Amino acid sequence: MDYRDTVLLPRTSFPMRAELPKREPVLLERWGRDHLYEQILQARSSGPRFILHDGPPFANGNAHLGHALNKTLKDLVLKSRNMMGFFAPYIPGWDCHGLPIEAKVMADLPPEGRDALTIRRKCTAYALRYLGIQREQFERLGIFGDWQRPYRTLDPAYEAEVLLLFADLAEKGLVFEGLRPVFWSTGCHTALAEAEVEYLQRTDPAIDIEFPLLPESCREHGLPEDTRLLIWTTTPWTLPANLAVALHPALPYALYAVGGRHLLVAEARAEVIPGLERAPRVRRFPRGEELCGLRYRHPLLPRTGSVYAADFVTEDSGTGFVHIAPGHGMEDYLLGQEHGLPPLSPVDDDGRFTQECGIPELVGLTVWEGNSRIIALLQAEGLLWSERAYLHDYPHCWRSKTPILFRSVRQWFIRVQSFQPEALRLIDEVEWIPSRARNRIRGAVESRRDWCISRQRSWGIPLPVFYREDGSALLDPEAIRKLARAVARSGTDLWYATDDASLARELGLPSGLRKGTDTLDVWIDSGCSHAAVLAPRGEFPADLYLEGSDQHRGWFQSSLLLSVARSGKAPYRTVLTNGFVLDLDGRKLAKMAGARSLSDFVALYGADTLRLWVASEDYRDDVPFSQEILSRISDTYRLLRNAFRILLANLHDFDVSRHSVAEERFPELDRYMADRLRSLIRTVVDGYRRYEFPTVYHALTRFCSTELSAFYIDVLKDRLYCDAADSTARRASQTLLYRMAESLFRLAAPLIPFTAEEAWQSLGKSASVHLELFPEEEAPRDGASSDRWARILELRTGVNEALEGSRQAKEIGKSLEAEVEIHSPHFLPTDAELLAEVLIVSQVRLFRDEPTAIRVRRASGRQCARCWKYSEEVGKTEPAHPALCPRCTSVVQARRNSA
RNA sequence: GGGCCUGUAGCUCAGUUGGUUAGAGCAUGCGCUUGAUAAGCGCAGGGUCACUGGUUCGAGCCCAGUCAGGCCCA
Repeated sequence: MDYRDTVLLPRTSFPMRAELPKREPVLLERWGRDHLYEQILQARSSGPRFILHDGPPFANGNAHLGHALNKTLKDLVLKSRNMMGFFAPYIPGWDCHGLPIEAKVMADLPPEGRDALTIRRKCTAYALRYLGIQREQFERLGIFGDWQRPYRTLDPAYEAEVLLLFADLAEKGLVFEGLRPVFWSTGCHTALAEAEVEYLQRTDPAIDIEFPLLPESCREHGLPEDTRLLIWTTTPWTLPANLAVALHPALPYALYAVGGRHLLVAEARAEVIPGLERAPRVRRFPRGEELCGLRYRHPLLPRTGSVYAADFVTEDSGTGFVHIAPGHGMEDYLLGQEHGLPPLSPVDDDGRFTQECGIPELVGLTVWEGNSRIIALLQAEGLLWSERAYLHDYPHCWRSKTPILFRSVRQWFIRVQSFQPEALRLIDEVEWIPSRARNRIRGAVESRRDWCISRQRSWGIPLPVFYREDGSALLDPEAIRKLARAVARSGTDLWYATDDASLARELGLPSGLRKGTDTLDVWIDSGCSHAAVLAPRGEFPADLYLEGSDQHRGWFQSSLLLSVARSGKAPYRTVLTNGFVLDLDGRKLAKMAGARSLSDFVALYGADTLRLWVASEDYRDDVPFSQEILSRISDTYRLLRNAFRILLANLHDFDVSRHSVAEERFPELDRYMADRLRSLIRTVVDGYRRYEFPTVYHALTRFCSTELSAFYIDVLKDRLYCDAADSTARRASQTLLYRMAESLFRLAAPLIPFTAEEAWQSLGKSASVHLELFPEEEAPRDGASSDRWARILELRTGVNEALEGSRQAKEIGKSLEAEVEIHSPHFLPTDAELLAEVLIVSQVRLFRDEPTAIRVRRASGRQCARCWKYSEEVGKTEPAHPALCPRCTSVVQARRNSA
């Protein structure tokens, strides 16, 4: 007789195969239709606030894995905070102005159509187009937020706030115009900020040059009249702008006789300078300061210069003498300021020499062409000591990839030094996670010089300055505020669309002014987001900023500096950083070349898989990504899904309201497992609280695989399938399984929002799982039982080993074919039934003695045709069921009676 | 070149104030099951804790250096 129909097998419509790429969009649509995000906020409106302020990505290009990492982390934080009861809104933002976009637009624009308003119109369209693309890609990840009303740095209201903040800085005298070296991009025709520069390898000529000293200067210092300074440079093109030479005052220098003349170099360098290794040392100068004041003749130009002391000279490279061109380097500039030297910079916007360079044959050449010409000239003068190719990291424009020139031009700056101490103090009041981030930001702020904020571009917020006829600048805070009010209504196009006279009149300024044409550095735009987004919403300062570690020098810093400059407050309480996405070899994923688009991975694996990847990684360090990793994550996803599924499947005939059993009436096993669940809840919620998502991930997977699937469910099968449907033990187990499902689905909801929702609905819930709170954290109820269960589980491991031995010896197949004999001081004869159940064997014979031993033999008696356990009692209860054990006999009979 | 970091099984992560044979999940191999079945269960193999030296009775943990990698800076 076949008893299969009398067994209560698991049943569910929750499919084993996820088909996430198909299923997720359906859920997204439903969430959108139900306005789930708004519902969530409403449900939490009376809860404590948790404000995570979104750092705006550039509205440029497709979303990539780096975005996915950062945005998903933010969503993990917000979803989990929400489920802890916080009111945690998410206003996504986009950085819309700036060179990256303008450069793209310019490439497609004919030269004749390049007026500012046209460029800006095209840029607006471009930014909005990519904003739309990225928005779709982010939303697809299951990230909840106000996607219909994001903040955009090109919104008039946003631009107005930036101008208002700028007006405050101007009023405080923190904004000034100066002529000083800046990073100049010849490719993009603009000055750049530090953050817009990237270092690439490049080969330049490294040359040693002889600077002849003036004979009278030699005599004054008691040097031979044929003495020359040896200087080293990798930028020969800066020589026409040379105005001085620097040495280190405390380093030893020496004079060497070589080739019928004398050379001065740092003593430590003499042995490594080619051709000087064996030159006889004529005289030693223990401290370089003795040589200060020496005067030399410029190697190419009819002028002289002096030797000065400078601490930045090192003996690690070069000759110990550094050629100083105040117009072409920051350190050079500062030294020049000290000694009254002007920032001579005879190079134009294209990087070509101007008349000012004083060497007619160079004029019109680019500096790179100039390099070889200058070397040839030096050679002709007999002043070139050596030349070789030199490979080094050199700053490049991040957009045009052209090498940067340090060049002096009139630019606008923010006087960072004025509020730097305050910024450093506030850094200590902010919580930085991981803590090393504090060092990073402190280093960035400490080394920060004046902030060059003017850009010679059109796509941005105009730098609101006017120039008088004599060329002097007018920066009027009140006029800027008036401008801001107008901009709030019609946007910054106003600045470009209005002629000088009308604009000045409208702003209450005198006539005869000419408006400036520069725009503000985009780091000002994004750095003002606390003023433009947080403050108007009453959310300043934010609880959390969460960005990639490169933002220490970027947004974390620009936001801090602007907030401190204006209000003396840090814009954030806590800053969390994530690392970069690396490939399997630990190398960075090429952003422009190799990185496949995020959408490809989503289309292949689904958002939940990708999110699980994010959660599994220790994001504080760099985060590895590879096909294998994603494949392992898919395995884990399936594990979780199957665990969810078996929970649901074993609840097919369970009605919480009718069948629940109070925990006090639970069998011992289930009381133990209830505590295990409580322990899981505490671990997971605490992990979320501390932003430690790998802990959450591992705790959930470990629970589902080891405790649930391999242990509890496996043990429960006999009870769930074979006991009477309404038996207390069975209903108790189902009560706990239901509680586990309710808990697990909620705990997993931030990680895998789609799957958790699907499972939640399958559990019979009508509202979204994302409207729920996390299960409550509770202490374990039965501490005493944990020792006992540790022993039981230890015993189980031993028994499994023994069973495996018998299996290999072909004595048994499944464990129910076994009888286990246990010798142990830890168990009583009354434990035999519990142990048989937990060990999933047919019989247990207990001997309370030592030494501890386990023996396995084939179970005695016959196998019950229904529950597959072996027993001497099979067939002895009821003649009508000769193949059944007593338990199954009664269950089957009861079924027949009720049917 | 400088600053801040990272380097534990094939993959992702744990490893408490330095203290017994270094753990987990997944993957792999071999079995079992066929009443979670494109699933489930069991067992097993797999690590000179990047490398080298040092401190210590004892180091994955402390120190120094080397190598590799990342971010930032020059």
